Amino acid sequence: MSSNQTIRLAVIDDDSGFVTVLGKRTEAAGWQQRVLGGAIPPEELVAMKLNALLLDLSVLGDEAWSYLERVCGMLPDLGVVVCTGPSTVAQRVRALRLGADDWISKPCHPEEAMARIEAVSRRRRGRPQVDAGPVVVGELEIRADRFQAFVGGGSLALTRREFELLQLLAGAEGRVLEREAIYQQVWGYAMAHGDRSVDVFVRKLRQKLEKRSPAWHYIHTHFGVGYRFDPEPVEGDEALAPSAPEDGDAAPGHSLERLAAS
Amino acid sequence: MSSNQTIRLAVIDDDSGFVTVLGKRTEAAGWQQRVLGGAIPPEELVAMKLNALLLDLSVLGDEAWSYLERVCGMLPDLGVVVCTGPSTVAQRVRALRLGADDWISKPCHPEEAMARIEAVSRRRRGRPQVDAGPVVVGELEIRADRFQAFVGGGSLALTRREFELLQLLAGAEGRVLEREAIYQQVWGYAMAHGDRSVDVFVRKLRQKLEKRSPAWHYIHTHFGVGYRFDPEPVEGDEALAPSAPEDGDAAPGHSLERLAAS
DNA sequence: TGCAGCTGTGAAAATCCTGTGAACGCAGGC
DNA sequence: GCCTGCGTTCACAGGATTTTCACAGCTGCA
Repeated sequence: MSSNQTIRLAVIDDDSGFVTVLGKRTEAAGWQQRVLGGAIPPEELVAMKLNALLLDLSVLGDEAWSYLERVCGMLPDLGVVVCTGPSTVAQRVRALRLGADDWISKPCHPEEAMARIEAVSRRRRGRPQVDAGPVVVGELEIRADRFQAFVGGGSLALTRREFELLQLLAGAEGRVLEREAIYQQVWGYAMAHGDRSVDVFVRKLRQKLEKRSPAWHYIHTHFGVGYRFDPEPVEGDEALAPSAPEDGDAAPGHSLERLAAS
Repeated sequence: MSSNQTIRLAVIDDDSGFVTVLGKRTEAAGWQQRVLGGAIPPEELVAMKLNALLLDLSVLGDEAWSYLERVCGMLPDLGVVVCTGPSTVAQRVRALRLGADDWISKPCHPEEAMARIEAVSRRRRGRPQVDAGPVVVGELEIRADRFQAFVGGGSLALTRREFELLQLLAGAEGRVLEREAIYQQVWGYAMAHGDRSVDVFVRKLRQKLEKRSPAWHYIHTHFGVGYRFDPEPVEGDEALAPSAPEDGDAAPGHSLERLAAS
C-alpha cells in the first residue's frame, strides 16, 4: 500500500546521528523533513501543515508531557510518534492516552520509524476528497477548481475561508456538522473554547447566498449542535401555506416534498 | 482526552492467558471484545462493525501476510494492531506497510495493548460518521447524522438533549434504564439527588412522540426504577380487551400496557 | 383505607446559544 | 506609508433550551 504520498514531517530530537540517518532516508523517499530545535509552539506547528511529528520526549525535559498534551489537543489530525530511549509501560500508556499515536523505543531502525510514521499519516488519507466536477445544489454551483460558487453565472465573491466552509458543508449535504468538526476541517486545528469564528463565517455565507439566491435557504442551524447544509426553496413569499406546521427540518430524503405534500 | 468511547474489538490469538487477562481489562473498561479462533474471512469482520483488531500473526501460519493484506485492504477504517512474539525490523516494517496500524512485541502489558488500540481507534473518529445508518423503531426513524427523529418524513423537532435521551433509550430497546444511569449517560455527570430533569425530558419526548405518532407508545415507566423504550401500537380504538391487562414490567417480550381507555 | 414515596404536569426562572454589527489587527498592493 | 480586503474578536440582544418549583395524581404497602 502506498507510501506514494509525500509526507511532511517535523522532528524534535537532539540525537544528531539518528536525525541525520533518518533525514537521508526520508529525503530519498521524497518526504519533506524539518528538524526543530526544541518545543516549538503548537501555533507554529499549525503553520507548517505537517502530516506527522517525530518527537523525543527527553529533549523537552519537564515540559515534555504538557507539551505533548498541548500539541495533541490542538492538532488532532497530526500524527504524533514518540521516539525515546528506555521507558516504562506507564510512560508509554500515558503518552498514548494523551493523544500520541505511536511510541518507539530507541535505539530504533530508521526504516521502522518511517514505516510507523507512514502508518500514522495514513489516517489522514482516504477522506472523500472531492473531484473537480462542479457541484450543483439548489441554484448554486460550486466549483472547486475556481474556489468559487456561482448562481446563475454570477460569482458569490467568496473569500477563501468562506469557500472552504461552503464546500465542507455542501459536501456533507444533509448531515449536521458540529462546530468543532467544522473548525477542525476548515481551520486545520482544534477550536478554542468559545471561538465564534464558525458562526461569523456562516453569517457571511448566508448573506452572500441570500443576496444572490434569495429564493433558497441553504444553511440550517441546529441549536446546540452545529449547522446543516440542505438547499430548500423559501416558501415565505406567498402566504398561502398554512398547511404543514413548519419545523425547520426537512424530511429524511430531501425536502421538496413539502410542496407536493398531501 | 477521553477514551470514553466504547470500542468494539476482535482478537485473533491463541495465547489463552493473554487473551483472558486482556478480556478482563477490556470488559472493565466497557469495551466489547470478541475472541476469534483463526483467520476469519474479512467479510465477516465487516459485519462485526469493529473498531479494531488485535492480531497475533503467528497463529495464522503461512497465510499470515496475505491475510493481513486482505484485511487491511478491505477494511481501511479498521484499526489493526499486530501483537506477536519476537520479530525482525523487516517483519514489522512489512506489516506496517501492508496496512497494519501498530505492532507490539509479546510479551506485552495488556494496558499498553489497550492504549495502543485506543490510539489506533481514535483515528477513525471525528470525521465522516460512517455508522450513520438510520434506525427504525415503530413508525420512528432515528437519524444520528441529523440529530433528529422523524415519523412519516416529518421531523419531531427534538432539541439536542431530547434527541440524546431518545437515542439512548432506543439504543437500549427493551431494557429498563434507571434514572441515574440515564442522567449519567446523557448529561455526562452524576445526577444530583432529587433532580427531576430526566422525568421532565421524558415528558417532552412523550409529547413530541405522541403528537407525531399517536398510534404508538414508546416510553414506558417502571415505577421506582426508571424508563424503558419499547414501541408498541396503541390498541385503544377497539375496546375488546379480553385478556388480562398485563402489567408494566412483565416478561422480556413486549408488554401491553393498560391504556387510557377508561 | 390511609400514608409515604414517586411520577406527571405546567409554568416561571435561570442559562445557554446564536445572530449581528462593529472594532481591531494584519498583510498585500499601490 | 496609505488603502483595502480578510479574518478574528467582542459585546450585546433576542431567543431557544434547560432547570427548578409547586402541586396534583398514582402506586405500593401496611
